[in-house]
Amino acid sequence: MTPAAGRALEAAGKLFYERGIHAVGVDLIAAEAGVTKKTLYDRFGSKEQLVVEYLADRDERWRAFLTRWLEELEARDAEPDAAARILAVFDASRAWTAEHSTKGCSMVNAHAEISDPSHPAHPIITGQKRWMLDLFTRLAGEVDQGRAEELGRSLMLLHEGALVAHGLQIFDDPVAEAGRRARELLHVHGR
Amino acid sequence: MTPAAGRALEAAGKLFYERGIHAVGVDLIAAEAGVTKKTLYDRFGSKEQLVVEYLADRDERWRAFLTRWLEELEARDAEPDAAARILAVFDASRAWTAEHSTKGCSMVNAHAEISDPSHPAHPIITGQKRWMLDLFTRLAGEVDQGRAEELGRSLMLLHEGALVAHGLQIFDDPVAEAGRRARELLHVHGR
DNA sequence: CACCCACTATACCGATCTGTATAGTCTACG
DNA sequence: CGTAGACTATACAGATCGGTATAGTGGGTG
Repeated sequence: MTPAAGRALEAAGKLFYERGIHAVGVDLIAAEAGVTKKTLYDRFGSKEQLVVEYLADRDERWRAFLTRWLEELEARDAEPDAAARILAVFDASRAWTAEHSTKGCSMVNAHAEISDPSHPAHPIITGQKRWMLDLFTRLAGEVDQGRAEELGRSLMLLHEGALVAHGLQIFDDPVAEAGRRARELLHVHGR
Repeated sequence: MTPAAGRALEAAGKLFYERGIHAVGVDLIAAEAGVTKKTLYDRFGSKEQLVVEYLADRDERWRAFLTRWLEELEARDAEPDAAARILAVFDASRAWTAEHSTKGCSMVNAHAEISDPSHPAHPIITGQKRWMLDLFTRLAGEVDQGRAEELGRSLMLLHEGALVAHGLQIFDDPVAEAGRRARELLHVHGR
């Protein structure tokens, strides 16, 4: 990734997320990044590809962030129980949204603007959600093997709801609220 | 509302919801509705106003649908308890999404495309969410007065999460799943 | 019959959209 | 020193954007 390409992707990400994908033109992205359209098209080929790389980048960053967060938990607490790891997911999400996200989930927002299921960005969006559901389900299985899927879905609903509520700013700190609710859920089901 | 205006609003609603607001031009709306752009601008004045009326219409329909659903519960069961009324909200949402909505919540999706908080559509979006939160909180208060707000928020998170999950089609019938989870929540808190 | 109003049809405005072309500058490397 | 590649600057093509103007049609009402 050349320096200009990096600046372009960064500017595109910021603008796409804050204003929406269709509302942002490539001229604005180029201007904001201090890059010419020529360079932009030499590196990315099309706006659609730029959108794809924006979402792929955001997806990768979130997964890395969450993975690292969970690894750090493992480093602090030698043998954290499953409930602690589930709650750590909500903690990570809270830290992430506080820093990177004031308009909700970029995947959900992008999905609102992409109608065609054959759009190359589509598998990235659904892929991240499936990954999160799998993660929740796997962790839930360590709490109550028999109800792993059910519990995983519940955690997924709370988490997605919290991201939406955070974006719409309906009430304060919904991700923390979702975390507390997850804790209750685990107390009921676990042990 | 003249006949042509009605057709235009209907076509605009369908297109805005399915393809996104910025992705749909007024020429397409006019063509789809069998209406000229002249008529469209005579009736609505601007695309922005058309967007506002689309959201206001959708908001009003949903509130009327839910209100009627709860009234019918009251008619069947003379004195339904609060838990039954809360679960009826999820039932209504399930019926609504099955019929009107395959891409998630139109308010959330519109919010993804509207960055400016001073946009006239903004209060409609936040208004509906606030209305839902108030409704959940009020009903929750009849279950456990002391934890009305906390319980109301939890129900809100589950409900919003279910709408997102429905739109992304992550797993089957997430609204029903959210309803079952709400039932559990009420059993823990209630009585 | 005359009038009004919602409507259609069509052509156009300026602005902006994605995408491309040409020409030239800077820097790192062999 | 010379070359290659990443870059800037600028201009433009073709399409579409939101929005407007003009002219004419059809049905209902006084």
